[in-house]
Amino acid sequence: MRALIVEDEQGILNFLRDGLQEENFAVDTAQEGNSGLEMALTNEYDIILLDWMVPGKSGIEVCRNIRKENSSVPIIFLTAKDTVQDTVFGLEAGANDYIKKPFEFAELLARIRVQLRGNTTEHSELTFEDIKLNLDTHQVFKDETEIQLTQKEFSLLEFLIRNKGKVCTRTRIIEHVWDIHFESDTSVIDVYINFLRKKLDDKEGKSFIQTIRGVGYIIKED
Amino acid sequence: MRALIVEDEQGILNFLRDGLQEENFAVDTAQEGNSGLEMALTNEYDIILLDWMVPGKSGIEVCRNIRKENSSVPIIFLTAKDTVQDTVFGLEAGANDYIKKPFEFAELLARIRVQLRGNTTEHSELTFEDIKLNLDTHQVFKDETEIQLTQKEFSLLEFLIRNKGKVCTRTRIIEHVWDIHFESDTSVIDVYINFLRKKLDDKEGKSFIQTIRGVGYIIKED
DNA sequence: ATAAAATTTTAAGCTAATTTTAAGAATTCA
DNA sequence: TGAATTCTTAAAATTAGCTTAAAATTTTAT
Repeated sequence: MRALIVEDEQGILNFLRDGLQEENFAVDTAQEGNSGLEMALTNEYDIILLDWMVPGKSGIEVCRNIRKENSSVPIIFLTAKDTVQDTVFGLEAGANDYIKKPFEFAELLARIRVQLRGNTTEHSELTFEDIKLNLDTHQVFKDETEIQLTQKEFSLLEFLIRNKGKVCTRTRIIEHVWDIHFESDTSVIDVYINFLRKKLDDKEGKSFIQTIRGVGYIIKED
Repeated sequence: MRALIVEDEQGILNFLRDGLQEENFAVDTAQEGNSGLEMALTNEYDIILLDWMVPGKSGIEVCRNIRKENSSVPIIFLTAKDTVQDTVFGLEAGANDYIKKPFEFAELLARIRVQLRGNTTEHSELTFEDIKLNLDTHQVFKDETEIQLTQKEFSLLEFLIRNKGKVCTRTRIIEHVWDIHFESDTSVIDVYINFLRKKLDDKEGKSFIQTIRGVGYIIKED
């Protein structure tokens, strides 16, 4: 999952970046509004954390601009303000949620998860057929038996499951899981798909990950 | 828009119902958990406001039950509790948002609107009659059933559909789809037109791609 | 600080699917 | 009818992806 943080206070920025990286997010940062907006418009993020008061361009303006470009990326405002008026203003600018400083990281994370899962039924668990993936503990189960996955394996599986039913192109995978944003002819994806298949496929029958030649991969229920 | 309010305190319930009705919502109400859950499951609401502490069945249980039935209706929790722990708990039970009492109606309304506008995930699609082509995922559907196309087949189809109603000359096809910009006497185009016809034509009747002898091909609505 | 272990990435041979070529069959239009 | 064009099929050439092993990097333990 790929996140953008726009926040000028270095301390908070570091706190957020480290916390999200520990949770396996690929994190980009900006310390003022203009560059933040540019990054938001040129890259595809899964979540954007936006400080209310950043130099350059206010958070609200950044938010409006993103929405004007027809992007529906979830945006969470980080704000010290707490008057109702401002909150309303922010939500109407197109934010999906806001959180007041000071906040605890656990709460922020819970709110991020709410945005990421969209309006689906899952808690902090993702499932696909007999595979269960706990985002809090980073545990993976197949039919109740736990399977050990490395970080990268976990991230890749998470990305595939979040997009189940939709094709994940190689470009999107390399951007969201590896945070690589330039042309690259690496075969890491192939290798990691292979790792996941070895660890999670049934003994017989076709793989739970299907290959779409020339495009990418997809997992979907039969 | 149809709303359900589950709230036991008569004063707050009236306040909410009147406010939403003024905003043109059709409002149903319940004063305890069990009847609230039943209403949520038997009717189709656009938004549900759920008190954290209602008699009968707790708000969290109601929420879990709704989610278990695979309903994705937006749920906003109304809560007097304000510890981080409880908030996280509520969001993980499947709520989309929460608001702390006492709240101002304007803020609640803003949050409801955020939920109602949903995730308008615009994706780029091209269509021609019963053929649908998703450019993001590289998927192709004919009458809802997915058709597997190779890269070249996909590119050719994309080019034809983008130019629907206009004749695509052989030269333009070979330039745009194959990126060949010099004289060449290849019959790839014929072969690939044939592939597309095999995969996408109706069993009987004439092909969706018409041949313009000596010039090229065209697809057009009848 | 160093060694050991685990993870991640690179690289290469192999396999299978896609793309292209080519040639005979069918169609169109003068 | 006959020449030109397109259709169809099969086989050859090419390419993308699979699999494995080893190299590089990071993490953990001593």
